[in-house]
Parts: sequence; structure tokens; C-alpha cells
Amino acid sequence: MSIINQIKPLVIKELKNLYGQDPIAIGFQEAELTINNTKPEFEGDYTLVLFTFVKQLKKSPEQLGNEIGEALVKANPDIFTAYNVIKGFLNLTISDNYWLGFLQSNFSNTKFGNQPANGRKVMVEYSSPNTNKPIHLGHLRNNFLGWSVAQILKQSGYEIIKSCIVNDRGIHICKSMISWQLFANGASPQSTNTKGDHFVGEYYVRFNDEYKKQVEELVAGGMKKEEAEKEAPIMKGTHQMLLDWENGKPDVIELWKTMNGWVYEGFDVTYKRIGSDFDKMYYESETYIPGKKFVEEGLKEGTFFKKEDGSVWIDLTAEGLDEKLVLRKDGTSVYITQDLGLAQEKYEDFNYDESIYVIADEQNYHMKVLKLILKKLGKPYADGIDHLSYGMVELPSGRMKSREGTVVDADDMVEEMVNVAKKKTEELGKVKNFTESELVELYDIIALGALKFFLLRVDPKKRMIFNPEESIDFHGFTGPFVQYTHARIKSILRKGQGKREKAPVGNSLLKLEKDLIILLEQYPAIIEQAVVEHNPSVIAIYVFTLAKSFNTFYTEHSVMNAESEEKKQLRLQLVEMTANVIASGMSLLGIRVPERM
RNA sequence: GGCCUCGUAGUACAAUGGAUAGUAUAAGAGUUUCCGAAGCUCCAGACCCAGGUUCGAUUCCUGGCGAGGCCA
Repeated sequence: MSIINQIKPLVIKELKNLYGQDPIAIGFQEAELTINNTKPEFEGDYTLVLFTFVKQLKKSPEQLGNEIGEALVKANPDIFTAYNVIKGFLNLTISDNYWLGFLQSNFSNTKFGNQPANGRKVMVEYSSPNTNKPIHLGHLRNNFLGWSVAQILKQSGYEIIKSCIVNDRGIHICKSMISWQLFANGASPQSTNTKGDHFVGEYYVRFNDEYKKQVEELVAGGMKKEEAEKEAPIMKGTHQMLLDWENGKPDVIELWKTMNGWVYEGFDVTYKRIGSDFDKMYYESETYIPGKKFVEEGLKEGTFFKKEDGSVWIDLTAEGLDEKLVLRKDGTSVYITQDLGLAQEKYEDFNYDESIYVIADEQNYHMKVLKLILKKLGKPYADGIDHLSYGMVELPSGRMKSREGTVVDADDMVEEMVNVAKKKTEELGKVKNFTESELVELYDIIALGALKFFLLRVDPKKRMIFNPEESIDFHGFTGPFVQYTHARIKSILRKGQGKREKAPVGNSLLKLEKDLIILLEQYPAIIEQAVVEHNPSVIAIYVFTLAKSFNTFYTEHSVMNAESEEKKQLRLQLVEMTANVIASGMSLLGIRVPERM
């Protein structure tokens, strides 16, 4: 258990001893105690805020602080060595022996921070691509978030099923298909040497160009715009194709399969490159049918109702929302229909305790409705549904728009980062003895490290801005900074191999040594926070802070030329644990760390 | 029109009902005979506005202004 959580019950205990009442009875809970890191300008490691008690106990903060501080030190000399009170704050100093004991029992544990299996099963649905366009920067945020949250939960003892729902049907897919029929002349990704998803994406764009042209021609011929938009031959063809698809017309199905196949080949390359993987794929072309069945059941059971025109609805006015359409009058499904069916199917497949949906925040309302409907239907899994809502990645000018060609393509982005990594590395000239394949791997590690860190370091809920003019930095609060720190430590450890036997207790810690240990000790609590919040950014921030703290220590104190042999052993342990925790934290973000760079 | 987010240095991001609001970048000044300078040190610079609750509000509440999103 982390030291901060050990302190709380001790404080409660002393309060009880000192003031003769059960503190819980007079309103104190452990959770209400505020204990913070002591600010660097004051003496101490952790600080108890005293204002909370002042009123109930009718004592001045100074008096309270001194009484509690003295009692704590007296009762727990092995933990606390000193205290001081400034204004309403009780600063506590933790004994060096505690920190040293902690270090010695954990420094070589590469699994520090992991938790044993807890028997809970969680599905994480992420990525969820559309088969008519390649993956872009916004999808990358989704992929990295989903993968990382899954990893964080996995290391914390949860059983994880990563799933992906592919949007592979509907009018938009037909647009790409008809465009291919009209313009491709039988071309394929192979014949044009194009990545499959990009190939199909081009025909989707081509559709829109042609459609616009046809509408303009019709309008020029005297037709009204709305009518022209319906009458444009390419659009009529698309609608026909959708009908043919739903009716299973063989040549349409064949084309659909072929073109989706191309897209999947392209996606596979990208997923492999960025490290996304899934345990279970779902396809909307399959889930829309259970969705309809789901609605039928809801009708029978009475939660849904049918209007005169035959459309099916649910009334959510009692919940402060409105009436929501779940099936169109022609019997075709809307988005929510499919999602209802899919939720049911996922539960039947895996019997999960929790189901996390990594979906952009523009779907907040939709997800709220989904959960609400499932709840109204009394589904046992409704409460376990959790929307991990993330903000859009925007350009300085606003949202990315495919029509304006401002979409940042994922493959291009990765490629660009690899080039930058190569250039920067060559400039520094530290990799002369690397083989060609080692270099390729290193550039990949750095490039993806920079990209993932950049997208994960921000609170998922907040939208973030990416400026394509400035390529992602390698200095400061970045992945490569952390990776570099790791490489430096590994360099030290190569020199000090086999020399990390136990250091004697009683060694008094210098400030920068203690700062590092305190941070290391907080790692499990940080992971816990990331688990509760489903938020990888706390890990990114932590790992950066740790790397920074190491760098400060490193310039000030020598490891291999330490003042004494004991100090050297201690620092080797300290540094090894730092490397382990950096590697561990980065792995939770899906980022590899190099031995040398 | 209704509902939901969000307003923190030039820029990009943190944190917190509590001590002087952190970090990075960019700008300025240093730093390499000594374990890796993708580093380190110093120096500047911000809580949208107005009320309210509180011993204490950047944080919670209300209103305004501004940005974004969703619904029909």
C-alpha cells in the first residue's frame, strides 16, 4: 500500500487518541483527509491540511498541527522523523529507512505496479473504422487511447477483450463502389500500386466530385437544387446499388466484398504499424440484423411503441430527453438500432462486467440514449456500459475537413515522423555503431513514441489542437525525451552490471535521491488513478515527471563515481528502478523504449 | 429553439475547495577536460467577465460574453 494511504489511518488513530472521540463519529472519514505532496519550498514530504478539523475541534490550526504532529512522530518513529506546522499545514517528514526499505524490495521488479487478476472482465471497443476512408489523425487518437486503456486495465488485473466494430455497409460504401465501376476501368490496388484503403478512399472522393458536377449541370439546365441532388444519375445509381446490396444481388455483393477486402488489407498494414490489435471484430453488415430483432422484442415487451406510419420509437421524456426513433417506417435500421443489437451480442459473446466504448464526444448524446434504452429494457449489462468520450483532434483553423483536403492521413503522419526521427538522430550522430536494421527499428520506436505520447498526454475528454506546420517535437514534454532518459540509464547500468547487491540501510538520502524515490513509490497510485478515470494522460504526465526528476538528479550526482561504495549501490538501485518504471509506464501507453538512441 | 462540453502565459498542455496556480515550447542568459547536452541551471510571462456560497473559489453555484458539439 502506498505511504499516503498508510498515513491516513494513522492520522485518524491519533485524532481519536488525542481528542477522546471517535473522529469518524464527528465527521471525519479517511477519504476526507487531504494529504498532498509538500511544496518544495517547505520542509517535509507529505502535508496534512488542518483547516478541515479546526471547526469541529475548536482549536487553532497551529495547536492542532503541533499536537497531531507530535503524536504521529511519537507513535510511529519508524515512519515519521519530523514535522513542522506552517499556517494551517502540517508537514511530515518520512524516514529515510522507509524509503530505502521500499527501494530495496522493489528496485529489480520489472512488474512493479501490476496487479493480480481480479476476475473482472472488460470489453474495450475502439478504432471502429469506416471502409470508405483511410485512417486519419483523429482515428489515431482513438486507437492509441483504446489500446492504452485496455493495457492499463490488463496490467491492473482485469481480463480484457479488445473489439472493433467495422462500419462496412450503407450508402457511403455504395458511393465508393459505383464510383469505382464508373471510373476505375478495372484498376485495383495491385495494378496501381496503391494501399488498398487509400485506393478505395480515392474513389469515394471521386464520387463526390462527380456528384457535384452532375448537380451543377442539372441546375444549369433549370432544375431546382434539392431536386437535382436527388436526380443526379450517380446518386440514383447509388440508391439502386444499396437496394441491390440489401437484396443480395450477387455481382453487387461480389464487388462489395472485393472492395472491402482491399480496404482491410490496407487497414492491416496501418494497424500493424501503429500496434493496434483486436480480439474480436464485429461488422455492421452482420449486426444490423440482430438490431432489428432487438427492436421486435422491445415492441413485444412494451418499452418501444409503433406510430401510425409504422416507425418504432421509445419515449424518453420521463428521463428528460425526447422521443427517439429506433426503426424507420420502411423497417430499415438507424444507428441506434445496430448499436442496441451489438450491445446484446457482445454481452452474449463475452458476458462482460464492463463495456467501454472509445468514441468521439460528438456521440455523447447518442451514447447516453443507448445506455438509457438498455436500462429501460432492464438489461443486466446496461450499467456496465461506459462511454470513453474523447475530444476531436483539430487544426489551428478548426476541424479537419475532407472536402477541404485538410485531413491529416495516419500513414502520412507516421511516415513523416519516421523521417524526422531519422534526421534528428543523424544530426546528433550518436548511432554510428548501429546496424541498418537496428536503425530502422530505432526510427520506428522514436517516431511512434513521439506520436503516441503527443496524442496521449492530453486528457482524453478535452479536444486538442495539432499544428501540421510544426512537426511534433522531440524536446521537452515528449516521448523521445522519456525514451532518451531511459537510454541514458541503460548506458549507466551497462557500466554497473552485476554490482547491485543490497545496500545497507541507514544511508541518509540526499534531496534529489529522495525526490526520485518518492516519485517511484507513487507509481501504483498513479496507475490506479488511470484505471479509475480511464485516462492514460496521467501515466504520460507521471512518466515525464519521473524522467525529468532523474535528469536533475543525474546532472547533480554521479552514479559510477559516487562518494562511497554504499552510495554507488544505492544509486544503481535507484537508477535501475527508474528505468524499470519508465519502461513500464511507457508500455502502458503502447510506447517502446530503446536501450540506446 | 432545446440540450451538452469547454474558456489558464505568445503557443500547446497540467493541477487543486487551501501555502507564492505547475510543465513544455518559443524569447533572454549560462552550461560539455568529469557516468550520454534529445540534457541541466537561471530569467521573464496566465486563471474570460460579474455576482453568490465559504474561514478560504481558478476550482462549486447563477448570470453574461466567447468557442465547439448534439438533437429536430
